[in-house]
Amino acid sequence: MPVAEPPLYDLATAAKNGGAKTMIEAVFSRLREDILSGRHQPGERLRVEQLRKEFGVGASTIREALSRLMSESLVTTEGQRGFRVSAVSLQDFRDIAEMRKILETIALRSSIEHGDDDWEAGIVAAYHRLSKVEERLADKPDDVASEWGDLNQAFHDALISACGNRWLLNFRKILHDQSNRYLRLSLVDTTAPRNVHAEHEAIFKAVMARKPDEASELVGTHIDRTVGVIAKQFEGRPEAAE
Amino acid sequence: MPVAEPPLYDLATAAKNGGAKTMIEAVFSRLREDILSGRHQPGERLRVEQLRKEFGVGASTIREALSRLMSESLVTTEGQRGFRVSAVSLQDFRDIAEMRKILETIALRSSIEHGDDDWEAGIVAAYHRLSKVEERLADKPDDVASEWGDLNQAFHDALISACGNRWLLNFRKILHDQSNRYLRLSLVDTTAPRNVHAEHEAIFKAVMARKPDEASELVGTHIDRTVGVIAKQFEGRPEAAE
DNA sequence: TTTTTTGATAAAAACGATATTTCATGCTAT
DNA sequence: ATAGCATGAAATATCGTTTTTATCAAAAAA
Repeated sequence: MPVAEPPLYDLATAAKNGGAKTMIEAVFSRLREDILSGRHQPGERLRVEQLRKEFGVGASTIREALSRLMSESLVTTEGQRGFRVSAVSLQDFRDIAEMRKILETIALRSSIEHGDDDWEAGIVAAYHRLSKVEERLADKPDDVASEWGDLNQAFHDALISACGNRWLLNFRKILHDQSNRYLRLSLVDTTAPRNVHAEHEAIFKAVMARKPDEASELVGTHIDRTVGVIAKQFEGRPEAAE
Repeated sequence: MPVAEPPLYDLATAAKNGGAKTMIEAVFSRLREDILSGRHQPGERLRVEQLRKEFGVGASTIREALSRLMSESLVTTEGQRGFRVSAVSLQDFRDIAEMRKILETIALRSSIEHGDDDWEAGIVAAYHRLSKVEERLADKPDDVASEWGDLNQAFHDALISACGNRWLLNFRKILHDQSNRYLRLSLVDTTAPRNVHAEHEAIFKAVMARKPDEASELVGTHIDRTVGVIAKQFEGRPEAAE
């Protein structure tokens, strides 16, 4: 009996560690991260046969994982032409940012209106953790960058966690991830701006003071700022192909 | 050579007629319609083996079609426990309606702002067709109900067709289909209210006069009305299970 | 040259079979 | 009587192969 080709890494154990119950979910998560991180470039073809060997799983497992990634518009497919990573464009990012402003604002207003003591406590805790890391950020930027990313996300999640509308939260999450993909593709150092902590502090105070207009305004400008950064990246790069 | 089990209907030819390029797309479309129409009840298990025989295709084809239906939240899955039709609840419908009001309003405002002559022409045409059918609707309701549904959708699509934000349009479409599922499940006769034509006329006029506030208000109340209808349906039916 | 046709190759889609897991049923021990 | 365990049937998830389709390049025709 010939020995099977060794897969590039052990997906089965990685799956259990990641909390995935099935191989499909494990492949899904892994591919998702690879696309969001830019390891798979926009527009790149995702060949089932190739991925099959890479992960050491069957073809239909790969296909099903790719199909599920279509939910978040991270993967597209057309007729008999296989799968590709979703393309990017400046216009697309503008649309994403526009939608984010709308949804993030509404979610925040809803949370401010309905949030209870637990909600406030969660924000305080998340803000505290984030602040601690941001203190260290000035000294050793590369060291805590990854940690900052997680805590930053946790803070923003905490802000809107009292919004009960699941559809709103779902759409917001999709857009948030998409936006992050653009930032990571553009190698934007999201921690670079000096005023990042000041912004968080301002948002934090406005929310705790239950001032919806002020908080919305701050979040809106926060999102607007990213558009300018990405727009610069796209200048001088007319089109991207496979 | 034994003759294969005859499938319940010829999917391959139905696929080509429906414009589907692959079996997966054909199964996808068919299942989608079956769920939206209520032929598959909320919460119902969708057994792969059963569907496989019904459609006369392979198991992975079914699985992939089901996976893609997760994009629109029409199907859910939970590790090793198969697929089921998404459950329904009054709260879910309220969330959907709330989101629809927001997105529909924004899309309409954007269209009114950016719409050109072609956009106006499209609305006029769609409105005209819809009006013609609504005249006949009073006499022979059952006869033209299906046609009215299509034209009604076409009219509302035309209204927002000048909104360039693809994400907005995508989310709106998902919510619109979800909303329709609730209405169809509740056996609501969407053509019943006498004032349906009057509403459309009012929206039409407000849009053509480029009055965004007025048009948004009208669309908002149009959506609000459905919530009342669905809420009645849910009263007296505590929970639904498999 | 430019356009068509043809053939070869690579990839995607679809299938059928196998291995695992879940769930329900009935049995046993306390 | 009931909680817990064992057992088997049903259904899921997964795999490797077969069939179909698209792509590309070279040859033939215009």
